[in-house]
Amino acid sequence: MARERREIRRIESAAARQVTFSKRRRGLFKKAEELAVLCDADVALVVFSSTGKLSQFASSNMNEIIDKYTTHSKNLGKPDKQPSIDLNMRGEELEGLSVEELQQMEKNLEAGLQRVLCTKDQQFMQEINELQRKGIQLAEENMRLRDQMPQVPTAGMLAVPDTENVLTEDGQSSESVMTALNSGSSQDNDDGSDISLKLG
Amino acid sequence: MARERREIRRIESAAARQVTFSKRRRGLFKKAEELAVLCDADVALVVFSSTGKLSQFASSNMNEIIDKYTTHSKNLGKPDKQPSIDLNMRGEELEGLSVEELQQMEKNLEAGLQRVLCTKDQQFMQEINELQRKGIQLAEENMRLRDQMPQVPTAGMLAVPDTENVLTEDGQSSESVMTALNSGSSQDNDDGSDISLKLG
DNA sequence: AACTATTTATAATT
DNA sequence: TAATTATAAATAGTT
Repeated sequence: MARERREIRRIESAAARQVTFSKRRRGLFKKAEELAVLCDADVALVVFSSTGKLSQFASSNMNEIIDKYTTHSKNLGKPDKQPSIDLNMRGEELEGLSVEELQQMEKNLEAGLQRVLCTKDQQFMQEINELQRKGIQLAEENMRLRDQMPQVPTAGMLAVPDTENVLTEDGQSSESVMTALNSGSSQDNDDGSDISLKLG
Repeated sequence: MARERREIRRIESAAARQVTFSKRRRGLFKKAEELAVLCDADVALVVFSSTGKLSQFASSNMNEIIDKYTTHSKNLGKPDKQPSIDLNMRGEELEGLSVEELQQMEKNLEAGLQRVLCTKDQQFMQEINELQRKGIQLAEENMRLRDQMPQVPTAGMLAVPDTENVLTEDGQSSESVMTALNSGSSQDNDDGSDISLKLG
Protein backbone atom coordinates (compact mmCIF):
# COMPACT_ATOMS: atom_id res chain seq x y z
CA MET A 1 0.00 0.00 0.00
CA ALA A 2 2.74 2.31 -0.71
CA ARG A 3 5.64 3.09 -2.95
CA GLU A 4 5.79 -0.52 -3.80
CA ARG A 5 3.72 -3.54 -3.16
CA ARG A 6 5.23 -5.74 -0.51
CA GLU A 7 4.95 -9.47 -0.53
CA ILE A 8 3.28 -10.83 2.59
CA ARG A 9 6.04 -12.88 4.13
CA ARG A 10 8.18 -12.55 7.20
CA ILE A 11 10.47 -9.52 7.04
CA GLU A 12 13.97 -10.78 7.62
CA SER A 13 15.61 -7.56 8.73
CA ALA A 14 14.78 -7.14 12.40
CA ALA A 15 14.95 -3.38 12.11
CA ALA A 16 12.61 -3.19 9.14
CA ARG A 17 10.33 -5.69 10.84
CA GLN A 18 10.14 -3.51 13.91
CA VAL A 19 9.31 -0.42 11.85
CA THR A 20 6.61 -2.18 9.90
CA PHE A 21 5.27 -3.67 13.08
CA SER A 22 4.85 -0.26 14.64
CA LYS A 23 3.09 1.20 11.62
CA ARG A 24 0.82 -1.72 10.94
CA ARG A 25 0.00 -2.31 14.54
CA ARG A 26 -1.28 1.21 14.86
CA GLY A 27 -3.36 0.76 11.73
CA LEU A 28 -4.77 -2.55 12.91
CA PHE A 29 -5.82 -1.20 16.27
CA LYS A 30 -7.43 1.79 14.64
CA LYS A 31 -9.39 -0.47 12.32
CA ALA A 32 -10.41 -2.68 15.20
CA GLU A 33 -11.80 0.24 17.12
CA GLU A 34 -13.56 1.63 14.08
CA LEU A 35 -15.24 -1.69 13.46
CA ALA A 36 -16.40 -1.81 17.06
CA VAL A 37 -17.80 1.70 16.96
CA LEU A 38 -19.32 1.73 13.50
CA CYS A 39 -20.89 -1.70 13.71
CA ASP A 40 -21.58 -1.94 17.42
CA ALA A 41 -19.41 -5.04 17.59
CA ASP A 42 -17.46 -6.45 20.50
CA VAL A 43 -13.84 -6.66 19.49
CA ALA A 44 -10.83 -8.00 21.32
CA LEU A 45 -7.36 -7.84 19.85
CA VAL A 46 -4.21 -9.19 21.43
CA VAL A 47 -0.82 -8.82 19.81
CA PHE A 48 2.53 -10.09 20.96
CA SER A 49 5.45 -8.64 19.03
CA SER A 50 8.24 -10.93 17.97
CA THR A 51 10.14 -9.62 21.00
CA GLY A 52 7.31 -10.66 23.31
CA LYS A 53 5.84 -7.25 23.99
CA LEU A 54 2.09 -7.26 24.53
CA SER A 55 -0.39 -4.82 23.07
CA GLN A 56 -4.12 -5.17 23.35
CA PHE A 57 -7.38 -3.59 22.43
CA ALA A 58 -10.83 -4.43 23.66
CA SER A 59 -13.97 -2.56 22.75
CA SER A 60 -15.41 -3.43 26.15
CA ASN A 61 -13.85 -5.56 28.89
CA MET A 62 -11.12 -7.85 27.67
CA ASN A 63 -11.78 -10.60 30.20
CA GLU A 64 -15.48 -10.53 29.52
CA ILE A 65 -14.86 -10.91 25.82
CA ILE A 66 -12.45 -13.75 26.44
CA ASP A 67 -14.99 -15.46 28.68
CA LYS A 68 -17.65 -14.99 26.05
CA TYR A 69 -15.31 -16.39 23.44
CA THR A 70 -14.39 -19.37 25.59
CA THR A 71 -18.03 -20.18 26.24
CA HIS A 72 -18.97 -19.86 22.58
CA SER A 73 -15.96 -21.86 21.58
CA LYS A 74 -16.60 -24.66 24.03
CA ASN A 75 -20.25 -24.82 23.09
CA LEU A 76 -19.26 -25.38 19.48
CA GLY A 77 -16.57 -27.88 20.37
CA LYS A 78 -18.94 -30.05 22.41
CA PRO A 79 -22.36 -29.08 21.17
CA ASP A 80 -25.06 -31.19 22.78
CA LYS A 81 -23.50 -32.69 25.87
CA GLN A 82 -26.11 -31.94 28.49
CA PRO A 83 -25.18 -31.93 32.16
CA SER A 84 -24.54 -35.63 31.56
CA ILE A 85 -22.41 -36.04 34.61
CA ASP A 86 -22.06 -39.40 36.21
CA LEU A 87 -20.02 -40.29 39.16
CA ASN A 88 -17.73 -42.42 37.03
CA MET A 89 -15.17 -39.71 37.51
CA ARG A 90 -12.13 -41.92 37.20
CA GLY A 91 -9.44 -39.38 37.92
CA GLU A 92 -8.10 -38.23 34.61
CA GLU A 93 -10.87 -38.55 32.09
CA LEU A 94 -12.17 -35.28 33.50
CA GLU A 95 -9.88 -33.39 31.17
CA GLY A 96 -12.23 -33.79 28.25
CA LEU A 97 -15.00 -31.92 30.01
CA SER A 98 -16.00 -28.34 29.45
CA VAL A 99 -15.79 -25.73 32.16
CA GLU A 100 -19.57 -25.70 32.49
CA GLU A 101 -19.68 -29.43 33.01
CA LEU A 102 -16.91 -29.30 35.56
CA GLN A 103 -18.64 -26.51 37.43
CA GLN A 104 -21.88 -28.48 37.53
CA MET A 105 -19.93 -31.47 38.72
CA GLU A 106 -18.21 -29.46 41.41
CA LYS A 107 -21.58 -28.19 42.59
CA ASN A 108 -23.03 -31.69 42.74
CA LEU A 109 -20.03 -33.09 44.54
CA GLU A 110 -20.04 -30.32 47.08
CA ALA A 111 -23.74 -30.85 47.69
CA GLY A 112 -23.11 -34.56 48.08
CA LEU A 113 -20.21 -34.00 50.42
CA GLN A 114 -22.38 -31.68 52.45
CA ARG A 115 -25.01 -34.38 52.77
CA VAL A 116 -22.39 -36.92 53.81
CA LEU A 117 -20.97 -34.61 56.45
CA CYS A 118 -24.45 -33.77 57.69
CA THR A 119 -25.43 -37.41 57.93
CA LYS A 120 -22.22 -38.27 59.68
CA ASP A 121 -22.82 -35.58 62.26
CA GLN A 122 -26.35 -36.81 62.78
CA GLN A 123 -25.04 -40.30 63.40
CA PHE A 124 -22.52 -38.96 65.87
CA MET A 125 -25.21 -37.00 67.70
CA GLN A 126 -27.53 -39.97 67.72
CA GLU A 127 -24.82 -42.14 69.15
CA ILE A 128 -24.01 -39.62 71.85
CA ASN A 129 -27.67 -39.14 72.62
CA GLU A 130 -28.17 -42.86 72.97
CA LEU A 131 -25.15 -43.28 75.20
CA GLN A 132 -26.24 -40.43 77.41
CA ARG A 133 -29.71 -41.91 77.73
CA LYS A 134 -28.26 -45.26 78.70
CA GLY A 135 -25.89 -43.62 81.14
CA ILE A 136 -28.74 -41.82 82.83
CA GLN A 137 -30.80 -44.97 83.10
CA LEU A 138 -27.86 -46.85 84.55
CA ALA A 139 -27.12 -44.08 86.99
CA GLU A 140 -30.75 -43.94 88.08
CA GLU A 141 -30.93 -47.65 88.58
CA ASN A 142 -27.62 -47.45 90.37
CA MET A 143 -29.04 -44.92 92.79
CA ARG A 144 -32.18 -46.93 93.27
CA LEU A 145 -30.14 -49.99 94.09
CA ARG A 146 -28.00 -48.06 96.50
CA ASP A 147 -31.10 -46.71 98.23
CA GLN A 148 -32.37 -50.21 98.66
CA MET A 149 -29.01 -51.30 100.08
CA PRO A 150 -28.74 -51.69 103.86
CA GLN A 151 -25.02 -50.83 104.00
CA VAL A 152 -23.27 -47.95 102.07
CA PRO A 153 -20.65 -49.42 99.71
CA THR A 154 -18.75 -46.13 98.90
CA ALA A 155 -19.05 -46.16 95.14
CA GLY A 156 -16.33 -44.82 92.75
CA MET A 157 -16.25 -41.16 91.87
CA LEU A 158 -18.59 -41.66 88.94
CA ALA A 159 -19.94 -38.45 87.46
CA VAL A 160 -23.62 -38.70 86.73
CA PRO A 161 -24.45 -37.42 83.24
CA ASP A 162 -26.27 -34.11 83.35
CA THR A 163 -29.91 -34.64 82.47
CA GLU A 164 -30.24 -31.03 81.30
CA ASN A 165 -27.73 -31.54 78.53
CA VAL A 166 -29.23 -34.55 76.82
CA LEU A 167 -29.25 -33.81 73.14
CA THR A 168 -32.47 -33.50 71.21
CA GLU A 169 -33.09 -35.43 68.02
CA ASP A 170 -32.38 -32.51 65.71
CA GLY A 171 -29.33 -31.28 67.61
CA GLN A 172 -26.45 -30.86 65.16
CA SER A 173 -24.47 -27.80 66.06
CA SER A 174 -20.96 -28.33 67.31
CA GLU A 175 -21.90 -25.89 70.06
CA SER A 176 -24.06 -28.52 71.72
CA VAL A 177 -21.21 -30.93 71.34
CA MET A 178 -18.83 -28.62 73.09
CA THR A 179 -21.37 -28.09 75.85
CA ALA A 180 -21.82 -31.80 76.26
CA LEU A 181 -18.09 -32.27 76.25
CA ASN A 182 -17.42 -29.64 78.88
CA SER A 183 -20.08 -31.14 81.09
CA GLY A 184 -18.07 -34.34 81.07
CA SER A 185 -14.88 -35.09 82.92
CA SER A 186 -12.24 -34.09 80.39
CA GLN A 187 -10.19 -31.19 81.69
CA ASP A 188 -8.36 -29.83 78.64
CA ASN A 189 -9.59 -26.59 77.00
CA ASP A 190 -9.68 -24.77 80.31
CA ASP A 191 -10.62 -21.49 78.64
CA GLY A 192 -13.91 -20.99 76.82
CA SER A 193 -12.31 -20.48 73.40
CA ASP A 194 -13.60 -22.27 70.35
CA ILE A 195 -11.52 -24.27 67.97
CA SER A 196 -8.84 -22.00 66.55
CA LEU A 197 -8.00 -22.11 62.87
CA LYS A 198 -4.69 -20.84 61.56
CA LEU A 199 -4.07 -20.50 57.85
CA GLY A 200 -1.07 -19.61 55.72
CA MET B 1 -11.81 5.56 2.36
CA ALA B 2 -14.31 5.86 -0.32
CA ARG B 3 -16.76 8.05 -2.13
CA GLU B 4 -17.18 10.02 1.02
CA ARG B 5 -15.53 10.12 4.36
CA ARG B 6 -17.66 8.48 7.01
CA GLU B 7 -17.77 9.68 10.54
CA ILE B 8 -16.73 7.01 13.02
CA ARG B 9 -19.90 6.56 14.99
CA ARG B 10 -22.45 3.78 15.32
CA ILE B 11 -24.34 3.19 12.07
CA GLU B 12 -28.01 3.44 12.90
CA SER B 13 -29.42 1.52 9.96
CA ALA B 14 -29.12 -2.15 10.81
CA ALA B 15 -28.83 -3.09 7.16
CA ALA B 16 -26.05 -0.61 6.44
CA ARG B 17 -24.34 -1.64 9.66
CA GLN B 18 -24.38 -5.26 8.60
CA VAL B 19 -22.91 -4.44 5.19
CA THR B 20 -20.15 -2.31 6.66
CA PHE B 21 -19.48 -4.96 9.25
CA SER B 22 -18.92 -7.57 6.58
CA LYS B 23 -16.59 -5.39 4.57
CA ARG B 24 -14.58 -4.08 7.44
CA ARG B 25 -14.39 -7.35 9.24
CA ARG B 26 -12.79 -8.94 6.23
CA GLY B 27 -10.32 -6.09 6.02
CA LEU B 28 -9.49 -6.27 9.71
CA PHE B 29 -8.82 -9.98 9.65
CA LYS B 30 -6.66 -9.62 6.59
CA LYS B 31 -4.62 -6.90 8.28
CA ALA B 32 -4.31 -8.99 11.40
CA GLU B 33 -2.92 -11.91 9.47
CA GLU B 34 -0.58 -9.71 7.50
CA LEU B 35 0.82 -8.22 10.67
CA ALA B 36 1.37 -11.68 12.08
CA VAL B 37 3.16 -12.92 8.98
CA LEU B 38 5.18 -9.84 8.10
CA CYS B 39 6.32 -9.08 11.61
CA ASP B 40 6.40 -12.54 13.09
CA ALA B 41 3.91 -11.46 15.74
CA ASP B 42 1.39 -13.50 17.65
CA VAL B 43 -2.04 -12.10 16.99
CA ALA B 44 -5.43 -13.04 18.36
CA LEU B 45 -8.58 -11.33 17.22
CA VAL B 46 -12.07 -12.02 18.50
CA VAL B 47 -15.11 -10.25 17.13
CA PHE B 48 -18.72 -10.54 18.14
CA SER B 49 -21.12 -8.90 15.73
CA SER B 50 -23.96 -6.83 17.13
CA THR B 51 -26.13 -9.90 16.54
CA GLY B 52 -23.83 -12.03 18.68
CA LYS B 53 -22.11 -13.96 15.93
CA LEU B 54 -18.51 -14.86 16.69
CA SER B 55 -15.58 -14.58 14.33
CA GLN B 56 -12.02 -15.14 15.31
CA PHE B 57 -8.49 -15.16 14.04
CA ALA B 58 -5.40 -16.41 15.73
CA SER B 59 -1.96 -16.52 14.19
CA SER B 60 -1.16 -19.57 16.30
CA ASN B 61 -3.35 -21.26 18.91
CA MET B 62 -6.11 -19.05 20.25
CA ASN B 63 -6.16 -20.58 23.71
CA GLU B 64 -2.40 -20.39 24.01
CA ILE B 65 -2.48 -16.72 23.12
CA ILE B 66 -5.26 -16.11 25.59
CA ASP B 67 -3.32 -17.91 28.30
CA LYS B 68 -0.24 -15.90 27.45
CA TYR B 69 -2.29 -12.73 27.56
CA THR B 70 -3.86 -13.63 30.89
CA THR B 71 -0.51 -14.38 32.45
CA HIS B 72 1.08 -11.18 31.12
CA SER B 73 -1.93 -9.16 32.13
CA LYS B 74 -2.11 -10.47 35.66
CA ASN B 75 1.61 -10.05 36.17
CA LEU B 76 1.41 -6.41 35.14
CA GLY B 77 -1.75 -5.67 37.04
CA LYS B 78 -0.43 -6.89 40.38
CA PRO B 79 3.31 -7.16 40.07
CA ASP B 80 4.82 -7.98 43.42
CA LYS B 81 1.97 -9.27 45.55
CA GLN B 82 3.41 -12.40 47.09
CA PRO B 83 1.08 -15.05 48.45
CA SER B 84 0.03 -12.31 50.88
CA ILE B 85 -3.21 -13.94 51.81
CA ASP B 86 -4.93 -13.08 55.03
CA LEU B 87 -8.18 -14.39 56.31
CA ASN B 88 -9.74 -10.97 56.08
CA MET B 89 -11.61 -12.34 53.11
CA ARG B 90 -14.67 -10.17 53.51
CA GLY B 91 -16.78 -11.64 50.73
CA GLU B 92 -16.39 -9.33 47.81
CA GLU B 93 -12.94 -7.81 48.02
CA LEU B 94 -11.69 -11.09 46.62
CA GLU B 95 -12.36 -9.84 43.11
CA GLY B 96 -9.16 -7.88 43.03
CA LEU B 97 -7.04 -10.98 43.48
CA SER B 98 -5.18 -12.84 40.80
CA VAL B 99 -5.93 -16.43 39.92
CA GLU B 100 -2.70 -17.56 41.56
CA GLU B 101 -3.61 -15.85 44.80
CA LEU B 102 -7.11 -17.29 44.76
CA GLN B 103 -5.76 -20.77 44.13
CA GLN B 104 -3.36 -20.47 47.04
CA MET B 105 -6.22 -19.22 49.17
CA GLU B 106 -8.45 -22.08 48.12
CA LYS B 107 -5.71 -24.51 49.06
CA ASN B 108 -5.24 -22.93 52.46
CA LEU B 109 -8.94 -22.82 53.16
CA GLU B 110 -9.40 -26.43 52.17
CA ALA B 111 -6.52 -27.43 54.42
CA GLY B 112 -8.05 -25.39 57.22
CA LEU B 113 -11.47 -26.89 56.67
CA GLN B 114 -9.89 -30.32 56.73
CA ARG B 115 -8.32 -29.55 60.07
CA VAL B 116 -11.63 -28.28 61.44
CA LEU B 117 -13.49 -31.37 60.28
CA CYS B 118 -10.80 -33.60 61.67
CA THR B 119 -10.84 -31.84 65.02
CA LYS B 120 -14.61 -31.96 65.16
CA ASP B 121 -14.57 -35.70 64.53
CA GLN B 122 -11.96 -36.17 67.22
CA GLN B 123 -14.15 -34.28 69.67
CA PHE B 124 -17.11 -36.45 68.72
CA MET B 125 -15.10 -39.60 69.18
CA GLN B 126 -13.70 -38.41 72.46
CA GLU B 127 -17.18 -37.63 73.69
CA ILE B 128 -18.48 -41.02 72.64
CA ASN B 129 -15.48 -42.74 74.17
CA GLU B 130 -16.00 -40.93 77.43
CA LEU B 131 -19.68 -41.75 77.54
CA GLN B 132 -19.01 -45.38 76.80
CA ARG B 133 -16.42 -45.55 79.55
CA LYS B 134 -18.83 -44.01 82.03
CA GLY B 135 -21.59 -46.35 80.91
CA ILE B 136 -19.38 -49.34 81.45
CA GLN B 137 -18.36 -48.18 84.89
CA LEU B 138 -21.98 -47.58 85.82
CA ALA B 139 -23.03 -50.95 84.48
CA GLU B 140 -20.24 -52.64 86.38
CA GLU B 141 -21.10 -50.90 89.59
CA ASN B 142 -24.72 -51.69 88.91
CA MET B 143 -23.91 -55.40 88.67
CA ARG B 144 -21.76 -55.26 91.74
CA LEU B 145 -24.57 -53.65 93.69
CA ARG B 146 -27.04 -56.20 92.44
CA ASP B 147 -24.69 -59.04 93.46
CA GLN B 148 -24.47 -57.59 96.93
CA MET B 149 -28.27 -57.33 97.11
CA PRO B 150 -30.07 -59.97 99.14
CA GLN B 151 -33.29 -59.85 97.11
CA VAL B 152 -33.55 -59.63 93.24
CA PRO B 153 -35.23 -56.33 92.28
CA THR B 154 -36.05 -57.17 88.58
CA ALA B 155 -34.09 -54.39 86.88
CA GLY B 156 -35.23 -52.70 83.63
CA MET B 157 -34.21 -54.11 80.29
CA LEU B 158 -31.00 -52.09 80.20
CA ALA B 159 -28.54 -53.08 77.52
CA VAL B 160 -24.99 -53.22 78.77
CA PRO B 161 -22.53 -51.39 76.48
CA ASP B 162 -20.26 -53.81 74.66
CA THR B 163 -16.80 -53.62 76.18
CA GLU B 164 -15.22 -54.93 72.94
CA ASN B 165 -16.32 -51.91 70.97
CA VAL B 166 -14.90 -49.16 73.11
CA LEU B 167 -13.19 -46.73 70.77
CA THR B 168 -9.47 -46.16 70.92
CA GLU B 169 -7.95 -42.70 71.09
CA ASP B 170 -7.03 -42.54 67.43
CA GLY B 171 -10.26 -44.06 66.19
CA GLN B 172 -11.75 -41.76 63.57
CA SER B 173 -13.27 -43.81 60.79
CA SER B 174 -17.01 -43.65 60.39
CA GLU B 175 -16.83 -47.42 60.18
CA SER B 176 -16.10 -47.64 63.89
CA VAL B 177 -18.96 -45.27 64.48
CA MET B 178 -21.35 -47.44 62.57
CA THR B 179 -20.12 -50.46 64.45
CA ALA B 180 -20.58 -48.71 67.76
CA LEU B 181 -24.00 -47.54 66.67
CA ASN B 182 -25.14 -50.97 65.60
CA SER B 183 -23.96 -52.42 68.86
CA GLY B 184 -26.35 -50.10 70.64
CA SER B 185 -30.08 -50.47 71.00
CA SER B 186 -31.30 -48.36 68.06
CA GLN B 187 -33.19 -50.53 65.64
CA ASP B 188 -33.27 -48.52 62.40
CA ASN B 189 -30.83 -49.40 59.58
CA ASP B 190 -31.88 -53.04 59.60
CA ASP B 191 -29.62 -53.83 56.63
CA GLY B 192 -25.85 -53.53 56.71
CA SER B 193 -25.66 -50.83 54.04
CA ASP B 194 -23.48 -47.78 54.45
CA ILE B 195 -24.61 -44.20 53.98
CA SER B 196 -25.89 -43.85 50.44
CA LEU B 197 -24.95 -40.79 48.39
CA LYS B 198 -27.00 -39.74 45.41
CA LEU B 199 -25.83 -37.00 43.12
CA GLY B 200 -27.35 -35.10 40.16
C1' DA C 1 -22.06 -8.98 -4.79
C1' DA C 2 -19.62 -5.99 -8.20
C1' DC C 3 -18.09 -1.36 -9.36
C1' DT C 4 -15.48 2.86 -8.68
C1' DA C 5 -14.42 7.31 -6.78
C1' DT C 6 -12.22 8.44 -2.87
C1' DT C 7 -10.13 7.97 1.47
C1' DT C 8 -6.74 5.56 4.20
C1' DA C 9 -2.80 2.89 5.08
C1' DT C 10 1.74 2.31 4.45
C1' DA C 11 6.70 1.36 2.01
C1' DA C 12 10.42 3.70 0.98
C1' DT C 13 12.80 7.66 1.88
C1' DT C 14 14.42 11.55 4.50
C1' DT D 1 11.23 7.49 15.91
C1' DA D 2 8.97 11.04 13.20
C1' DA D 3 7.68 13.40 8.88
C1' DT D 4 7.06 13.03 3.85
C1' DT D 5 5.14 11.24 -0.16
C1' DA D 6 4.06 8.16 -3.84
C1' DT D 7 1.42 4.38 -4.25
C1' DA D 8 -1.29 0.26 -2.85
C1' DA D 9 -5.27 -1.13 -0.45
C1' DA D 10 -9.68 -0.47 1.75
C1' DT D 11 -14.08 0.90 1.46
C1' DA D 12 -18.72 4.15 1.05
C1' DG D 13 -21.97 4.78 -1.90
C1' DT D 14 -23.91 3.16 -5.99
C1' DT D 15 -25.64 -0.26 -9.24
